[in-house]
Amino acid sequence: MGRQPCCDKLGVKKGPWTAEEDKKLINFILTNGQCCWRAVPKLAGLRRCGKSCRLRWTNYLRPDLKRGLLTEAEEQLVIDLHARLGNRWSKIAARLPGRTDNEIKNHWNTHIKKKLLKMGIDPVTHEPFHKESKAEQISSHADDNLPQPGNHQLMLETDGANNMEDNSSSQTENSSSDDPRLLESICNDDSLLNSLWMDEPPFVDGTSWNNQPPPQNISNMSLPSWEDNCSWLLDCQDFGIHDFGIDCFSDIEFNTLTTLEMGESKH
DNA sequence: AAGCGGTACAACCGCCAGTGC
DNA sequence: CGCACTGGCGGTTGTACCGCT
Repeated sequence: MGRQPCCDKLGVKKGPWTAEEDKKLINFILTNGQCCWRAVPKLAGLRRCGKSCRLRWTNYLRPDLKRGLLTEAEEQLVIDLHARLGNRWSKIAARLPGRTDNEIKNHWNTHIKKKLLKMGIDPVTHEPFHKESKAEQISSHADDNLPQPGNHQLMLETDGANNMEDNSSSQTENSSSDDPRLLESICNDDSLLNSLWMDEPPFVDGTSWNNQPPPQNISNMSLPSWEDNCSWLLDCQDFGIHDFGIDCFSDIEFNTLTTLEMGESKH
């Protein structure tokens, strides 16, 4: 028996989302929370695959997302985490609040990869190309201990930034970060990085969107746990998207609206 | 102004792990 | 235990945009 497709292929729209579809999806999530994605398109009146809805929400519509390019500090954090974790983008994204795995993956492929190559560093091994022969030796020793961050010391020096392991002052120097204190705390948190490496659930992320259990029952979802982290949803729970006034939004929510407006103006 | 190539990023696809029956 | 189903992940593709000629 073949695997059932995630959605009926017939009548399912593909391609870029319209502002109207975005509004429908946002309205539905605001009203009902995140539950069974398979049912979302039908209930929300969308001719989309549930998977597509989930992707659209998590990668673009989520109100806690930051927009725009990664800051220098975020970029360094990505490099450092990538040295430890490899292409585990979701793990990396979990350490960058407001960033998605897709966004980081894209940024890695379009920006960081080239940057490292330009610097003569292999983006896969994080070793300088001319040292690659030595890399194996080093890595065999590294196995004895907790994973060390490749040779990002060299990368960071080359890049004019500082080492994550020794960044008690460096992060404050990096004024390009949106929230240097947050990044600093993440970078300094060895146990956090260790837990990442060990593939354990990161304790600081217990309330993040990625780990939210869906509301068990829409009818009695008085305070789904995932809303603890998104108080704005509580404010908006009883309203449709059209009922929102700009002033009830924080910057983040405003970004979502702005995105929608921009999208709408395009179409 | 048009054509072209490069870049950035949203979206899709296929696969896998977890879970419930 | 095996199957069906869902959600999540990583890789890849499509396309809009931008700068250059």
